[in-house]
Amino acid sequence: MSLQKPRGTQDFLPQDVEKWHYIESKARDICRRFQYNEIRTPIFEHTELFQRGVGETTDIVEKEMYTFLDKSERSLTLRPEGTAGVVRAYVENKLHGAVDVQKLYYMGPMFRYERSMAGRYRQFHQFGIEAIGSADPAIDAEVIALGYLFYEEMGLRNVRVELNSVGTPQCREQYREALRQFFQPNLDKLCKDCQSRFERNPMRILDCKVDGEYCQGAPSILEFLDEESEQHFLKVQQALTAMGIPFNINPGLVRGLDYYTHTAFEYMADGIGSITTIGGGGRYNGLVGQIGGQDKPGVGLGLGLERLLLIMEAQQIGVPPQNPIEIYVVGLGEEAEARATALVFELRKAGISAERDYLQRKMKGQLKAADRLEAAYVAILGEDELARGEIVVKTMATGHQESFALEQFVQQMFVILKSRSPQHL
RNA sequence: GCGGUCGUGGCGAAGUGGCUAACGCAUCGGAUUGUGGCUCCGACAUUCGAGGGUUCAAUUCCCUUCGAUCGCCCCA
Repeated sequence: MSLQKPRGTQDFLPQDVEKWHYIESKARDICRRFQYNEIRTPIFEHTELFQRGVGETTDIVEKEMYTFLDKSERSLTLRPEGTAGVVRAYVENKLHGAVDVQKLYYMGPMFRYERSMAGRYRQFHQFGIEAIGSADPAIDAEVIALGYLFYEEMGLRNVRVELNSVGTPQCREQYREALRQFFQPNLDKLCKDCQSRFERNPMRILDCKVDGEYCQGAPSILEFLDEESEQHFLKVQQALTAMGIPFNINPGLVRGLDYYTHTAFEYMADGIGSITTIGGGGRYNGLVGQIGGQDKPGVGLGLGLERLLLIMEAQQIGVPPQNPIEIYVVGLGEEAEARATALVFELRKAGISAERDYLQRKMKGQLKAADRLEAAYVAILGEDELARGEIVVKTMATGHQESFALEQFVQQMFVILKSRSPQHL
């Protein structure tokens, strides 16, 4: 095969898209209840937006961006995450002028040039929310709660919330320095990776699976929080507790984007190789100012939908069928088939999902197809029925069948289908 | 970016330096002239990811390349 999809991309076939529709409708519904409204921003932005927003020294900006020049030599980049674009749109469209906190959500593809593996793609999809305009810890908790409830309503089991505060940039700098001092004496005993983390991002050493023993007694970020950060963190915890959202304080939690302040959190789930993080987020006071607006505090989250799908599969969580066939019309013989074409169209006009055979199969084959496609009813139209001005309707689940007058068929099917429980409609 | 494993029909999966490339599922046809799910019978890969090389002969050996997957790194 000479033409293949680019590495790290996926084709979503109809049975996959069915799952996507389901997830998306659940996401939209939860946003409706939490009063978040959808925003759609461009798939590509000026490269500078991400450099400034996500941070020059992050892995994302340093080596994972899909950056290209357009025909006018502008440097553009396919968005690697959702927040920067939303914040840019917030600033550019002066949404700060609105009466209330802006509560926004988005869903769509993101792009990062990385080695692909299970649950990690170069084009992947996120559902995210952003609340801009309030520094109230209650809204941090609301954001965390929305994500938690979303996973819960999707049927996921054993989702954990890991929570941390990374304080202000000043707290963090002091903390990094303290960590370097702590690890300095054992620096040559740390694993190769951690030695490189030492300069770049000493907070990550705490995550290391190899050097656990050297982390004993390491200072915690929480000791370096200033009074205000500490209060904020406490109130987030209180709000979560009040809502009954379980969480686990993890002082080692560090996120991969530079813009986080105070609250940082991740959702974790088991069962997909080495990947356990399925979503995360945090507060980003200062980002709006950095993008060029009047400074406004914000908080948000991003959930990886491929990873959600992976966990759903691992936990065998099914998706209700999205487009079942209500009536399959079997036409036998030339005249009946011509009539079947018209009947199917009439049914469809009446709002019924109807299908027929297009492969010239015999009766048996058509019924088999109807069975496989899980049609609720089959309508059989042959020479005999045609001569009598009738059509036979068979209920597939029971095998029961009866004759209807051809003239009243569509009307009667409409009534029958309407009287059934909504899940079959 | 580094290291390991892998790539055979729609799907799953055996296999061998040479004779028609097992088998299972699915599909199609028949047994059952117009009635699905069960059973039985039959059909279904000039071809083994792509390109090149070695050879009388390659799906099998070698090289390159593309892709998948696992671990590291990092993350969603």
